[in-house]
Amino acid sequence: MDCDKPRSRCPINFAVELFGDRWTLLVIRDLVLLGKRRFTEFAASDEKIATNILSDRLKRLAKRGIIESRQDPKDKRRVLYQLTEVGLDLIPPLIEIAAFGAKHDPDTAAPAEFTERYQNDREGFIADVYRRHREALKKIETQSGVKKS
Amino acid sequence: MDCDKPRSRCPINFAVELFGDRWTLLVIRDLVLLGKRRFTEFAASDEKIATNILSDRLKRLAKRGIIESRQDPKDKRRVLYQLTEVGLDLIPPLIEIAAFGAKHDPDTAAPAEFTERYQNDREGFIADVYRRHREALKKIETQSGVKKS
DNA sequence: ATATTAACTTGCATTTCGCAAGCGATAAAA
DNA sequence: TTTTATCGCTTGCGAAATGCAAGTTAATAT
Repeated sequence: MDCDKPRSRCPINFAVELFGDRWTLLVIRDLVLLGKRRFTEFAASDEKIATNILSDRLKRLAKRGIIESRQDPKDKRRVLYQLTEVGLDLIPPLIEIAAFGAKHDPDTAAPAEFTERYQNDREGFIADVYRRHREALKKIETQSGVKKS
Repeated sequence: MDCDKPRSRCPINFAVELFGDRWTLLVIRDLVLLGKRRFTEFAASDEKIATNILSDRLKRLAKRGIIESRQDPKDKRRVLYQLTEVGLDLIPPLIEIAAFGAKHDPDTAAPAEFTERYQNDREGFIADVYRRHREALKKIETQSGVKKS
């Protein structure tokens, strides 16, 4: 999707070259807000990403250190994906983006509780999302026999 | 770049269908953070957008109510672009995205003052960016002979 | 042993992108 | 007033990305 040499050193361009396409941010969403971890879960999202594109995006995100993957110890066919520490820093932008969409799409499917929580307690809301993922991360790291692919 | 029927009503998908490409967010950046107003100014940015793509993105953003355009009263060749009230709501996501890029690009060109201001006084910083654009908006609306195209 | 599931690849048609060139209207220079 | 330059585009076309369907391999369920 993009070449290796950045077009500029602008921080916004850096982000655009990371998730400036029609799918990457939806994968991040699935990880952060919908708790998805597996290929077929991402593929089953409403937007219906093609499996070749999904495969490509997961590879790109892994190569750039946003996510990492490992084999599911309970089913060796399965691969589990999760955000890295760097990937967790996409949470604040993601929440702001969601808030924009929820505010301006007249037919948004965003739950009212999301909008409310964002408006009344943005900091706490973001902190909660972080916390949830950080705990999932720890739980996994302390498991035995986990190998990153 | 995208069709008229949304793939889903997810608020993040709404945003992706608005600026999920390699250029749109850079145009917004130019408007919000670099104070650009004209076609040739956007075209002169570091990333070197092609003029046909720029033309397309400006039309799309206008059609979706993010920006509006008018003729420059001082030079009839020129077209001036600016954010609408809806477009102003892209400022918080944009700042968070910039903060992510500034934090994770080891060779970022983001000025230290930006990162500092963001870390020490995010709210005030964002409020300033808003204020600046709101004033520019008012100044223009009170001018005579301004026609939206 | 057989069928099913998971995570991908592969092939190929369609769409979008990106570069270069051109164009009509306006404005500046000679 | 003729010429030249600028502005905001549009057009043509090759290259790259996307999207759909089908196939593949390894592991698990029946």
